[in-house]
Amino acid sequence: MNLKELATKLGLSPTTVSRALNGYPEVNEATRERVMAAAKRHNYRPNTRAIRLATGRALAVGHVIPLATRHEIVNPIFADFIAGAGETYSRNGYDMILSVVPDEAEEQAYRDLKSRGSADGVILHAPRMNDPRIPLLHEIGLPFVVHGRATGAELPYSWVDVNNRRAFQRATEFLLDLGHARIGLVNGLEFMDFAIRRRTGYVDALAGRAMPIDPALMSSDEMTEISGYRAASAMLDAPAPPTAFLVASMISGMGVRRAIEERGLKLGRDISVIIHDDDLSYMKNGGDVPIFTATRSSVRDAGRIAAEMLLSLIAQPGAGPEHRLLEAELIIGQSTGPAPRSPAPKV
Amino acid sequence: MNLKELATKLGLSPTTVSRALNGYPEVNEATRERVMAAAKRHNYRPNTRAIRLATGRALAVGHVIPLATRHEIVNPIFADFIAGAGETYSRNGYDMILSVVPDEAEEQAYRDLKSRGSADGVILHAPRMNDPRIPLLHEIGLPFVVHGRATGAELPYSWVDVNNRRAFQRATEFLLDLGHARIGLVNGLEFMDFAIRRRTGYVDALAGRAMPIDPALMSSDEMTEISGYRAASAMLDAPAPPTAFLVASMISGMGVRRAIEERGLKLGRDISVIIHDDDLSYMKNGGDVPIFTATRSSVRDAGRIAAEMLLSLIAQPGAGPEHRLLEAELIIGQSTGPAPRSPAPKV
DNA sequence: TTTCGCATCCAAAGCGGTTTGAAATCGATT
DNA sequence: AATCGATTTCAAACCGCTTTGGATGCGAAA
Repeated sequence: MNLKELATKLGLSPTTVSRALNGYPEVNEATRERVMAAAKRHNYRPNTRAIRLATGRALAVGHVIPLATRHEIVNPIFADFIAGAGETYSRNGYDMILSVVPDEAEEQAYRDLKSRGSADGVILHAPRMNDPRIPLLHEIGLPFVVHGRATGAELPYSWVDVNNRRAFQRATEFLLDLGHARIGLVNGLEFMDFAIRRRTGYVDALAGRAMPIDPALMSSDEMTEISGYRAASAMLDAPAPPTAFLVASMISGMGVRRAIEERGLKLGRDISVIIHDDDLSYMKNGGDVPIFTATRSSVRDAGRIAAEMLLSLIAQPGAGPEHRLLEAELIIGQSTGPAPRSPAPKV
Repeated sequence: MNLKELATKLGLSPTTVSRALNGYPEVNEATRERVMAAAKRHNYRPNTRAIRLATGRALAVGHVIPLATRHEIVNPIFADFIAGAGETYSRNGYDMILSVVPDEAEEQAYRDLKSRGSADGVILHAPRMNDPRIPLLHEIGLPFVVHGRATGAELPYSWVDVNNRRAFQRATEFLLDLGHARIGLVNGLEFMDFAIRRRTGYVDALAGRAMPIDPALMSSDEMTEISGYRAASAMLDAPAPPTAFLVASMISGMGVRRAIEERGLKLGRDISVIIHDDDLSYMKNGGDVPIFTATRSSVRDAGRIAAEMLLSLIAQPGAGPEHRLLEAELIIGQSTGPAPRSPAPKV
């Protein structure tokens, strides 16, 4: 059942039917109702392909996911972000298209999205410092919203981000207040912007209290269980081990905990841990009392917000860039406690 | 730059240019080369919207993700599957469209995908017993491939699945061989088909050795860290605790481990654990020696295979359903060992 | 020389909607 | 009765590609 058939059946022109369905004013209310009723009765759905061609809009938003060497992005955090964004898209009649491409094809993927007309805009994931994709998207002329920020970018752009610096600064200060003097940082990859900001927060907090900053207590790697385990193990086995850890994610946190417990130490008593908690649905940080003390900010919400921002950007191409800085909550859980009197026992 | 402009520039008709670019035989080789060269030079990309309308194909594959109450599906396993499938799609010039919809809108989502013409086929995720979506998709006439199987489905369908029954049977037998007599099952939700099969494998193995089957040792819940923790905690605190666990996923496995270590027990010595390992990229089960003994099968590969199957199904609509049963490897790691002489000490 | 078949190329008709420009209707105004 | 403006409807062009059904030109066969 298409527009033309429906129009014939109603004894109307396609023009009028189209207008009736799309709420244009120049159609008699009685006619409109007749059309609406017939459309419903015959279960008419306009063909998206035709709409897209006729209007020149894609009615779709793209997410490009580079793969291969750098698979960092296909992670659980990304999945939750997508879930949040996807919700917003389907509520607004937009499709979400995911482009999973090899690393080196990322630029071409964005160009194709534009030139082949399959997306009206994109969300930029995992921004790095001086991210080249920002000038690229400007050049291409594809509206976009960045999830995170890209320090060093000269051109203006819209973004949604968590205040990573402040979150980690607060977390560090919280540990310092508990008397911890040696705090290990188990960070994400530090070419990622958010990781840089987190380290800044950590460093700032230490500097603010005139505490020494020890490179041996700062590690940076992918946010996997294994990486967390390795980083924590190395620091715990070093001559002057930390009494607390600041960890980039729930997942690396699991690895850190494994390293701690494997050494016969008790979490929250011998060693304190604060993680950043993206509030992932299948990886909830505890029920009544959270497992981990954490800086929490829902990445799914961030997805929703970024999607809304992008849709409004697409609707009003003239509008200037928007920004949204989300603050993380500091959630107190079971994994932190006062610093032990003597350094944690070595095994 | 569109077809018509390119044709004018070349002094050819759009027909010929189109044919030249699409490899049709009725065009002079010299002309074809001239066209190809011009296309490249002017950086011509055919407009996908127009192709879709003209050919009646969507050049896209849909994945419907029900949300809300049942958020089980937006999980890390799903993310890796998507990554695998997405790779295949973009290699073949297909788009992947993700439809994140409220639970109750799932049926409509499939209908819309078809009637509005936005997808040529879909992948069906997380099949349940007698899954109603299988007859639905048959009725709609949308080609599909199921990731997993749906016991009880009467209509034929294509699927890609892991031999879950055999994997869990082997794992159980492995534990029995080590002398474990009480093995706890920490399963996924048992309205999901894969979870049913896994339980069957577990039960079959016990029955095969004439071992008692104790309902107190069988739990079923979402595959989250918390659920794993709770299930294992409950069993460990019961009067006759298990000496080994069989666990549905890496993530629940982390929770199980937490429960074990929290009780001062040592993994692989006091309590043995085997998990099912989907070989997730950011949750690798160890380096040289895996953390967990596991039944391993890459869900990303499954995604690739399912996508290929679907694309060939779309290409040859006549072809009968295809099936692909993947076998899981049994990987020996550090989490299993002989059953302790006496039951594990209670705390 | 005419005819035929083949290799090339093209005009035009879709695909299923939207949108422009104009026509038809009708009550109100002159 | 003629004019006017507002309301309502429609025919046709258009979006950018594919594809059908010819044209055209040319060498080989008759």
